[in-house]
Amino acid sequence: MKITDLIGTIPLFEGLAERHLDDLAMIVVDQKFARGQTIFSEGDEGNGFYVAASGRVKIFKLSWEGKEQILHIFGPGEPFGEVPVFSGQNFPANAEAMEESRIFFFPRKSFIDLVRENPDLALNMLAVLSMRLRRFAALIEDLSLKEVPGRLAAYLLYLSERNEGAQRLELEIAKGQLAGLLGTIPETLSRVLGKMRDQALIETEGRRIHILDMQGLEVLAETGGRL
Amino acid sequence: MKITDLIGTIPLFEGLAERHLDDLAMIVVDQKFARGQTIFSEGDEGNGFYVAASGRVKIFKLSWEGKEQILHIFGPGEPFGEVPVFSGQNFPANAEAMEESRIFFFPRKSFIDLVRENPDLALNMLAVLSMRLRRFAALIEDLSLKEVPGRLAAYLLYLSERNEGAQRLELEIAKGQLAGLLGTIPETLSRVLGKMRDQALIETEGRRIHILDMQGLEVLAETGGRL
DNA sequence: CGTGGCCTTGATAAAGTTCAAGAGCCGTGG
DNA sequence: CCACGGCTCTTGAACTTTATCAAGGCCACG
Repeated sequence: MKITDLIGTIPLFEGLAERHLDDLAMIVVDQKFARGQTIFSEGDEGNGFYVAASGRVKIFKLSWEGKEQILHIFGPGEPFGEVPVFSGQNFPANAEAMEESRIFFFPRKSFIDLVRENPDLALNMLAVLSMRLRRFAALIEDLSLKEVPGRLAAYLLYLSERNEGAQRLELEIAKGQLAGLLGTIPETLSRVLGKMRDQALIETEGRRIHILDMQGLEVLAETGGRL
Repeated sequence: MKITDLIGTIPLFEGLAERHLDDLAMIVVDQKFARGQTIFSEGDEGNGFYVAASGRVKIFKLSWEGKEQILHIFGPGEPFGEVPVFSGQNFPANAEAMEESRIFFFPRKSFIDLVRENPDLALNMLAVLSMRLRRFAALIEDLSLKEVPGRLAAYLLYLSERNEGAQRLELEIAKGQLAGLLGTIPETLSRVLGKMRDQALIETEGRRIHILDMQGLEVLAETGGRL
């Protein structure tokens, strides 16, 4: 598949004229990253942004002691690392490939020129950033206002929703990573899953999770959740 | 002062041509809110966004039990409530005037038209949203990776920085509100301030805080902070 | 002078983390 | 084919941090 065609399938670039897609294809840098490889680190100078073409990327913050809080997990078609492009300054977090990934890099300057000429691209990008703010607001709410069971319940419901309300789910990430996403540690996550099992909210079998009591989970997620 | 001139002083609209400022003046709605009055609530339909002209506004999330997590406090010149304009959907949080405030409201549709014609405005808005993402990332880091003393230390250093490194600070918000901003409750904040006092990091006198040991606070903020 | 808002302090309880140990699983290489 | 080492995950016990509940102090304002 030619690179122009690939770029055309990226939602961010939806509605762009052919010639603009060609412009993008001209400036793009096509990169490969191995599992565990760093794409950028907090504090690095950000002179461009990225779009995942294949694979998965996690964006995360690290504490002094090494605990990690995952901010996002991005898959194919999703842009990341845009903040420094528009705010100046450096990357506010770290990015690492979770598996073998192909990543497109778009240099800042040419991209800004493109945005300048192209209102649709600007609006698309505004929509992307707005969605991201919305998600962050939800994450802040979870971290500050809910306890771990509530966050986990919310996450499971989110997964279920993404699968047309399926009750049989398969985690696409390791439990340790999920802990980092929920703002806790693997031990706590394990215990909370155990309690949910005790209360017949779910059944678990490795990465497979079977939701037994959707309503119960909803109550947990809404109330922030004591088990 | 005429409304066009006021609008011209808003950083978001910096660099706009005279005629575009006039366009804005045409579509703006000038509103007044009393202390404690709701500007919008989470879930409301967002068919426009706001800029504070005077006064102060807090953006916050509420938990089921009524605990509040403040996401932002905005003062004169700062825009808020833009997320629904670009992402569609509703407001992700609540907004309330903290004091008598004059607020400009810009209806969505005409504003989008303006963005479409005006790349500089688009880039300004992208910069605003990017800065906001950066701040959210920092808040998430604080909530998840630091303990209350670390967050408080970071906040005090931030205040100091905003005052050219001054060691004598005055909180511009009530301590109860500060607790909401730091993701804790007034009792805990009070105790942490007490401990910092015990350790000669600060002196307090009502809303006045005198930093005695800047370095000590920096260590606290970096390490996430056990006192 | 009393009332209400805001802040502080103490005792208690809950939630989460830490530390330590061990179970299960998987791919590699003998 | 099996044993080994390296992961990830689970479980338990002690400990830390923070929230909750309750009471009292301080201050401004009517």
